[in-house]
Amino acid sequence: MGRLFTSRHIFKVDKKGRVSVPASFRAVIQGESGGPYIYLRESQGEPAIEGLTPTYLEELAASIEHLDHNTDERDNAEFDVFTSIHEVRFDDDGRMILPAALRDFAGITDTAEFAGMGRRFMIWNPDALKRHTDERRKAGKRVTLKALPRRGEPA
Amino acid sequence: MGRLFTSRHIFKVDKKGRVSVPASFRAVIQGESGGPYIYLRESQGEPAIEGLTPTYLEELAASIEHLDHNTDERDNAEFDVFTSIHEVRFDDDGRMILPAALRDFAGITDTAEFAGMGRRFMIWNPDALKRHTDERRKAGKRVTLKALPRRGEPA
DNA sequence: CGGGATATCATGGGACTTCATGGGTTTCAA
DNA sequence: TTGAAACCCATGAAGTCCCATGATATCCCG
Repeated sequence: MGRLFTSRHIFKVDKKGRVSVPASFRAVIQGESGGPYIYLRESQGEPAIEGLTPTYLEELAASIEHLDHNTDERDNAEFDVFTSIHEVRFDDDGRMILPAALRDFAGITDTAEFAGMGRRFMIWNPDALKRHTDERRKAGKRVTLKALPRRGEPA
Repeated sequence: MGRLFTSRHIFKVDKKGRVSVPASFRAVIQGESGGPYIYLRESQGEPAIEGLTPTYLEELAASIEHLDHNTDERDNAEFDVFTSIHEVRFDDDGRMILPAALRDFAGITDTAEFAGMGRRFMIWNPDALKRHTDERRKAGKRVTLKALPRRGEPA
């Protein structure tokens, strides 16, 4: 299985607050970190939940380590990154419980849509995600990526 | 076997949604990345499905990795690229199932035509591909390619 | 060089497994 | 002790695996 979170998946949130984590996402998480753990937090820019693997969070932590101690920059970074994180575990059926605070933040009630973003993913209220997608499309936002030099060629 | 996707191949889509991946395409995919995985997404310009190899996707991912974290540019790139991608696997008989959303997008029902595009390929409704080809021909579109220095020659 | 044996390929269908989802029961800490 | 979280089981739908067939292409040997 791939190592990246891809595609969009809509799932039910049951009355206990459980959601199935997409099987392909589970495979990525298990593959890269071994355990059934996910880190969740409020997305900075969007009304959505951001999902991180343990490995990805460690990388964030590592890049904070490069900031000098006793600076506002470092304090802010640590505060922003770590205080908002919820550690969540999915069970043998592949389901996790969405923390109520995050569900409220994202406006999720009885359905949730997972959106793969490569090494991260987001969890949205499906209507909000549709609105977001439509707006992006209407604004004509489109990313152009630089071609990379192929192996063996000069940059 | 070659390393590039070439030619056009028409195949049946059965009632389970399965299609055979052209054997020559399978050889390219297996040869370059080892696993039986294909990444599919809506083509940006045409009503067709675009097919990428794991390696090709990794190159896209790598060029995104070079963008700074927590920037709009990066978030947008991740969103555009990864949310639209479906990871698909072909079985020992060489068949994959086309995600319903992509089949609808491309207007594919019971037959699909694979069109090799070098390092990528497209999957079309055969009639739509014919129309597209005719239009291109009528418009007299033609590509001019820059000559590259041959191996061993000065640039 | 020809023609028969052999391998590969696309395609169909049935059996089996995985997945998402609902509901019940146990566990445990506040 | 009571409510939330963890665990367990059941079910239908979808996906995967396995085997069979006919067609085409490839191989091989006389």
